[in-house]
Amino acid sequence: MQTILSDFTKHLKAEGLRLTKERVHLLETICSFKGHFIADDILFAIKSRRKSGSRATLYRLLPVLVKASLIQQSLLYDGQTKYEVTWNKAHHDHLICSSCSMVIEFKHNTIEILQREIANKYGFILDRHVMELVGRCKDCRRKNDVSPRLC
Amino acid sequence: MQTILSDFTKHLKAEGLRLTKERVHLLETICSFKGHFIADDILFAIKSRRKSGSRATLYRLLPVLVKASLIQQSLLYDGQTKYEVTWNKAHHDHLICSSCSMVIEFKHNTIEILQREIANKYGFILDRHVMELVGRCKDCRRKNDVSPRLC
DNA sequence: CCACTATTGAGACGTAATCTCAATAATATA
DNA sequence: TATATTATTGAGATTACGTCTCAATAGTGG
Ligand SMILES: [Zn+2]
Ligand SMILES: [Zn+2]
Ligand SMILES: [Zn+2]
Ligand SMILES: [Zn+2]
Repeated sequence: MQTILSDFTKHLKAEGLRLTKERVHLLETICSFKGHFIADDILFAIKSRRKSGSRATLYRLLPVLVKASLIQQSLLYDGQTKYEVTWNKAHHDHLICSSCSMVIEFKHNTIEILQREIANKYGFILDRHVMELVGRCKDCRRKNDVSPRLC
Repeated sequence: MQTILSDFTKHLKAEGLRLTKERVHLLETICSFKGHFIADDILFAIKSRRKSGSRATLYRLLPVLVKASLIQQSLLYDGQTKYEVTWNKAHHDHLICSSCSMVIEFKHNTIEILQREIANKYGFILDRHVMELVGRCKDCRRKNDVSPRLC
């Protein structure tokens, strides 16, 4: 049976890296999050749990997990480095409300295909892509429409 | 006749901001760049030209220029904040080689339309989007294919 | 020209991320 | 198992990038 830990272990072996308890603690903490998170969320959580794992170790681990395709960077639109777990999860892109920060995950096969076509047209092999749609959701638009009347 | 400076002046007026020589120097420096640039490129160039304009003034100006649609943030995929001039330039997205950092600008109307459709479907009004395709170009693939033989 | 107010810039500050290096722990080998 | 080898850890220093402070300066409108 495949678990994120077994895949992680496999990846470490393949890369000549060691399976340490700090790395396991950090990965477990990361897996405890529901959606998107920042590095500091992990640091804070690992301290709460009184598990070993430091800032240096975390920042060394993050690119390893990305390379292993267990996590990825997401929501780059506002300059903050956010992550999400991608292990065993289908690819998706994001629609974000710039006012209330609500995030909607969506999948659009046609766009995925067109993106690959564009890459091919220019002689590229596509490895990944960032697609983030930024706008205002219905609720936030309503609120903004109202506020002028209040002033 | 419309120039970037006249549009800039207009925007400042509209926002109740003043046209200062530092802002003009910084904008001129920004316009001297061909493609994508980072804040430090501007700072370095303005020092070389021995024009007035400081770090604080630059970082205060950048969001103003973004709001005026004279520049925009681009190439977020690697975490660095890069800008490009958008004044008098059609919208485009980016295809990037992760190996040699070559950037190709492309325009794909169908995707633009589909993106708006997705936003509408979820009740959003789309303000902007980030779409960056990351892969490896033909040349870099060739180089990588060869290197194992050299070792 | 004056009065008013926005702007500037040197440097302090904040925050995210990386680096250093001695101590420690994981692994391979005997 | 014991030992040698080498990767890893973590506290704290350091860097990179960006923001803030505030006294001096400079636009602006009247
Ligand atoms: Zn996608
Ligand atoms: Zn997501
Ligand atoms: Zn586009
Ligand atoms: Zn561009």
